[in-house]
Amino acid sequence: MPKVSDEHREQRRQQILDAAMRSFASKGFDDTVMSDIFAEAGLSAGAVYGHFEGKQEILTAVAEAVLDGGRLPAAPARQADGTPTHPIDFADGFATRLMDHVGGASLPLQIWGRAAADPALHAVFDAVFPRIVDAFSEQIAIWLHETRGLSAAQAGVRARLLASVLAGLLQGAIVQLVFVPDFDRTAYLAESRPIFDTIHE
Amino acid sequence: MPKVSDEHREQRRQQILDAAMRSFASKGFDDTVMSDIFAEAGLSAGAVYGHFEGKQEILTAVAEAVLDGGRLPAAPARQADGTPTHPIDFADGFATRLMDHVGGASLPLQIWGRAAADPALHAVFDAVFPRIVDAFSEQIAIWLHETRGLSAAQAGVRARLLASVLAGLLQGAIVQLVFVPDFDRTAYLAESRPIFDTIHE
DNA sequence: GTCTATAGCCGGATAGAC
DNA sequence: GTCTATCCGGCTATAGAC
Repeated sequence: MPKVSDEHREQRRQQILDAAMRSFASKGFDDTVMSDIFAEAGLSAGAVYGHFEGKQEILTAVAEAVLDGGRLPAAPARQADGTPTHPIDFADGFATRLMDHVGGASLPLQIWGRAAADPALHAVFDAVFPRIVDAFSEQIAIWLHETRGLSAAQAGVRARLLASVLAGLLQGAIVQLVFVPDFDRTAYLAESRPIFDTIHE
Repeated sequence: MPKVSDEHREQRRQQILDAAMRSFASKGFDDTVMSDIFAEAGLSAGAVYGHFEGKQEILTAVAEAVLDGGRLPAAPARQADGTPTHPIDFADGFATRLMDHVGGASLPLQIWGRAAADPALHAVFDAVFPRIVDAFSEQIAIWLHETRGLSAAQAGVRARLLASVLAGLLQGAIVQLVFVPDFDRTAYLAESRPIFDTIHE
């Protein structure tokens, strides 16, 4: 098993994807021409085409890297004192890690837009998004159960709905991060807390 | 002043924009080629280029039509009994009209994505979005003042923040409308009501 | 103003040497 | 595996007749 060779191959692939990500983020996908990627990666046409079939495959791979919940924290998350992390904080942390990973909010937004009319990207979204919502849902259920006194069953049902809202809040934040220069994510999320904090029983 | 001629000219422009909107919505902007628009509009190349400089200008005009808050209800809106419409209902009505107007959520999402890396579209967004947020903010301020008892000054400050959150909720709903087949906008918005309904003083 | 036909370019992908 | 040089297809935009 040629382990070193495979590692190098993987590194080269990553080098190309990183270059493509930077170019897509700054110029957009279809204003990025292959030679932009060659230049950004410091490689030639032949080298790139040795690792990817073409531009579309590069985009698909970038979309997987961008949308991937790989950095998704495993729910349930707890604080130092053992109480479950508040769902808003859980989501906020996820957003922070995601945006650090992909260099801001622009790329996710661009990919959503293309995915709306591109079946290959749509499939990537479909594969990734449910995992994010499930993680949110699980965290919310535990938080509702342990801090708000809901039964496990009640908490589970309610958590599904709330997870969609929480994801939506984050999606809205991403849109506004791209377009509103002085957008304040912390204040935005703080105003949303009553969605969770006023639940009781 | 050749009024009839201008009217016909305007109609033809609209005919081209409608054709482009349909094609963009189903195939996406850059998989739409000019001949798609010719065919969809039932016109020839020459006819279209007599009304628009090129593809980019058509996209910009479509973006204006799609993002335009022209169908924005004038705030403050009131119900039959004179009480201000709840901000959530106000926003829900806006979303309904917008999506009727542009044939769903796909086109807004695609345009946001392109606008993230296209200065011309970014400018269109910047021109339109503040008007939407301002209308939300005004409606929220009046609702807070009249139904929750806040002073006009308190309500005004709080409303700005809440308007951003309300817009974000709608943006998240648009994302999920495109990607989640059985997304339930009504339930989603219903869960968000505590953001407003628990405010007091 | 609108049509048909076409020009001209540009970008994605490949061929073949190393 | 990677490079350079090049091809080919397809797209936008225009020319010129009506």
